[in-house]
Amino acid sequence: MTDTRKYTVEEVTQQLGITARTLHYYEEVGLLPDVSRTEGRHRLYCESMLARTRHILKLKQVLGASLQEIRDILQAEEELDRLKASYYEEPHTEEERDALLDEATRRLENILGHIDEKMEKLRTLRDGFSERLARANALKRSPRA
Amino acid sequence: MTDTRKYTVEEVTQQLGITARTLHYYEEVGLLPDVSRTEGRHRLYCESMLARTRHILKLKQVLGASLQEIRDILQAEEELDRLKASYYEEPHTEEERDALLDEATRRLENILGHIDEKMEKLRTLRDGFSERLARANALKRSPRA
DNA sequence: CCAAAATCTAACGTTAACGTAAGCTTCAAA
DNA sequence: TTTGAAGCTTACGTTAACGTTAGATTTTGG
Repeated sequence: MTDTRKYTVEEVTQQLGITARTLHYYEEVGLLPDVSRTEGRHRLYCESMLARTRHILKLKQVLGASLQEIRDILQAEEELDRLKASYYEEPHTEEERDALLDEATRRLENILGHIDEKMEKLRTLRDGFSERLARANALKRSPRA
Repeated sequence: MTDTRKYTVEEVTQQLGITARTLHYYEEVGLLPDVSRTEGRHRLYCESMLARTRHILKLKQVLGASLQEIRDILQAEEELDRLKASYYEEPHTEEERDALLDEATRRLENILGHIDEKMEKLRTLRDGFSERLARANALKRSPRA
């Protein structure tokens, strides 16, 4: 059952390029709940925990999101996961399921909207620098007055 | 000559959605040097100062850059501007001009590289969320087991 | 000219996201 | 079994990027 490989703190910090303090802190603020432990209370990270941490780091670096915002995003994702897991298993009325699905997709669309906004702004920013570079190169290629 | 319109602190904060403290701080750390003043030492922002501040805010919000990094970027841009302004006016040897141009374009390319990296990461992040949304919508459209 | 509103400088406060140090415990290899 | 490396918890320290008074000065509308 639980034969998924486990990683020690040092292995995780090596693989992800972060410090132990960061891992502890993420756990402290609720970004990494339920990290398993050895008998002597040393942490052991499973694959999914590693993936979750990677996801957090990506959200942070790429979106520039705060840990609070990241928690919200992770919550939305989990809500969707739980919903999908229980979709055919637990008893729901049509209305309940529709409402849950709507809420989940609404959040996902919200996140996607933020990302798209950010990409658009990045594009215009890029264009500005690209234009400057083009003009600099034009100067290079017309070497005399 | 100097008939370009000037803006008071409050006008700037209104237009840009930032506080006076932020303006002062940016000046303090060298992001907004040479802000003109009235006789009584009250600040007056000209158009180019406004544009510069907008640029700073964009770099911050979109790139997620620190003020330190932003200062580096602005410096690179200014260097390029100065170079272009003096390109035909001041006396330079071929080597000097080439070296300056090379350095400036190198920095611009460096910035562009960072932006491209960021856009690529954003794209993959977006794809992930997009896929999740698609699966949620698929659930919606297949309402029964 | 005068009172209210806007600005100034200077200085201390705040928050997020960790860093760092201390003292103790656990793990692993010889 | 020992012992040095790795981990644990607790708690105080740090840095960036402003926020927030406070008290004096300036500007401006009436």
